[in-house]
Amino acid sequence: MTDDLVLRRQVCFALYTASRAMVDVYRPILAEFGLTYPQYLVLLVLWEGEQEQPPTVSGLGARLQLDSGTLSPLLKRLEAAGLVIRRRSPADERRVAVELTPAGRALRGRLADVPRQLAQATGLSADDLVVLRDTLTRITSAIHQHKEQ
Amino acid sequence: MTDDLVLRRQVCFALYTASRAMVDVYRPILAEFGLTYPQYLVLLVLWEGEQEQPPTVSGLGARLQLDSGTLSPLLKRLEAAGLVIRRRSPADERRVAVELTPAGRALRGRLADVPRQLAQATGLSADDLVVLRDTLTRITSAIHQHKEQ
DNA sequence: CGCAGTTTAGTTGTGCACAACTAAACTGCG
DNA sequence: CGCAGTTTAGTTGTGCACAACTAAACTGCG
Repeated sequence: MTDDLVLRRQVCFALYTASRAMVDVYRPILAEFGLTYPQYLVLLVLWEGEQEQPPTVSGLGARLQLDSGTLSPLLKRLEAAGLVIRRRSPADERRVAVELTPAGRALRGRLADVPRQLAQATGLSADDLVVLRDTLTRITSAIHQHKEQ
Repeated sequence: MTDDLVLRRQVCFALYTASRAMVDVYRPILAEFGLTYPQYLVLLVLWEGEQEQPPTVSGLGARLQLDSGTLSPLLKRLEAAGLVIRRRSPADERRVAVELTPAGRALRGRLADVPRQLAQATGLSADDLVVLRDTLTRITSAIHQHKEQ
């Protein structure tokens, strides 16, 4: 009869707090470039897919697990900052392709050192970080499967 | 020369996504009681400290890593829902003690099964969850130490 | 004892996150 | 071919999170 309703026992609380602590480390680094963490994630996807067709809003949403209610205003801010362009697809007017501007492309090199800075802040080894990442990824997909039923 | 600016390599993205997926599991469960996840966390702290003096707003903030800008409106909503009472300390008028109402206390029993439901949704064993929780807690405190310097 | 400095809770403004909804564009079945 | 149903991006409203700030209360040093 142990009591599970105790804060320090809760994995979820550890997850929620660790996630916010991580974003706290990003905040001052990204603020120098006028970015928030979710905006940085959008740029990561765009940098990664540079040789392919530019993704649509829903394509970005699928990668980042975010819906248009979050992405639409975020993308407007990235566009206002001159980092991306949103363009209605001529073939299908419902779709909006999101492309990098030269300024958006140029940011990639300037942010290349960010992952190293973050890894250092966690105090974990590269191996530990890989294990952690894979455990978290496993949880996330288990939860998504759980929701199917 | 591997490229760290790739989404699936990022521990931080795994953390951010897992945290939101967890809250997604909580949402429908807590919604039956009119609660959000951060409100539930406040109640966990209050249930845990029932025999002690009721915590102040800043005391809650220290436990949950949240500031008054987040807690003040959240506590007003919990008070409006009849689950807590906020009371200025007579000894020090700056402090506001947060106490459970009988309705707030009664909720504890009705939510006793929530941690088990959550653990099941993750698809991890109890042992894996303990390891994960401890890794996350270690990261969070490493980050906090990192910020001191 | 008085007041400079600190502590405390709360407010204001910005940016997610997400539920619920809307409008426009598209698809494919009868 | 037409239209019911679907897909897509965007809007509206609520609730965090947090930076920057405010006002009131308190503390302790000179």
